[in-house]
Amino acid sequence: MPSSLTCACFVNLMATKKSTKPKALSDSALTMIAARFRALSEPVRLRLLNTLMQGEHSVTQLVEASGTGQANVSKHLSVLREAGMVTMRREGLLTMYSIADPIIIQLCDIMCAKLKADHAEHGRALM
Amino acid sequence: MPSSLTCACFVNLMATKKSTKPKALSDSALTMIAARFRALSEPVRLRLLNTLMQGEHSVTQLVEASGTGQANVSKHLSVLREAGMVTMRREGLLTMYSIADPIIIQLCDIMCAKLKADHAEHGRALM
DNA sequence: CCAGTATATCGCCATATAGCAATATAATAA
DNA sequence: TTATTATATTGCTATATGGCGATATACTGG
Repeated sequence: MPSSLTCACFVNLMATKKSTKPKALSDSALTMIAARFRALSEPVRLRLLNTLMQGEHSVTQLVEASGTGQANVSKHLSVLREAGMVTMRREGLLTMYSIADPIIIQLCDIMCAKLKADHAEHGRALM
Repeated sequence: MPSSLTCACFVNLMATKKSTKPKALSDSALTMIAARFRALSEPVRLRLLNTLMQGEHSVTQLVEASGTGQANVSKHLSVLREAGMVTMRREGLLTMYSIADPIIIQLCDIMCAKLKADHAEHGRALM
């Protein structure tokens, strides 16, 4: 059995010794990783995460911050929850959501920095 | 003008002093970030990136490694190229692709590590 | 119990996209 | 020129998904 996910999956950048050999991942592992990225591939969901970075919020608060309808927010939160990006807890009538793992913030921050770098190198500032 | 993308976009994890305030991002910034993540949200594209981590490959080599047809691989490579994840150069008849920015590898690696961590904490090993 | 608030789910529609076969384009060789 | 190989593009179909309105469910208070 190929134990294809031994921490350094694509390339081990976490290790102190730099760059272990890149690993060939199984199709099922790639499918699961793709699903995680897909959860981050929607502007409304990124807005929800961006709001949750300030701390726990109720669904109603998130609806107000997101600029879309309650049904959509609820669906998007389900997607984020199934992807392990947010957690929820009931508090009376309210359902409070929060970020499940700060690594999510790091992922978004890296992508955002790359976006900015690409724009800076190409032509002008981002906005 | 809100200069909403001043390097620390979601939360500044790059800075030496830890965690600046989370920033509210503009809709257009979120849309662009979402598009980047969407490029990573497909198993075939992750397979292509995973293969390219071993170095430059031609399209034909990538077709063989990917297990799907040439037309799809070409289309997926276009998506990755438009998202700034790969670069290409012509070499005679061949078009050679390579990873544009090692930060992509880091992103995939982080997501892969999170996937493994979630599985470990929940039930069993990943595969 | 009923009423009200908060959230989740359902049904529908429109759009996006992955896969595939066929074709078009590009580069090399004869 | 024609032939061949490598890659890109087009047209099509099927599926997935986001947005919306309506409804269902869950909790609290009277």
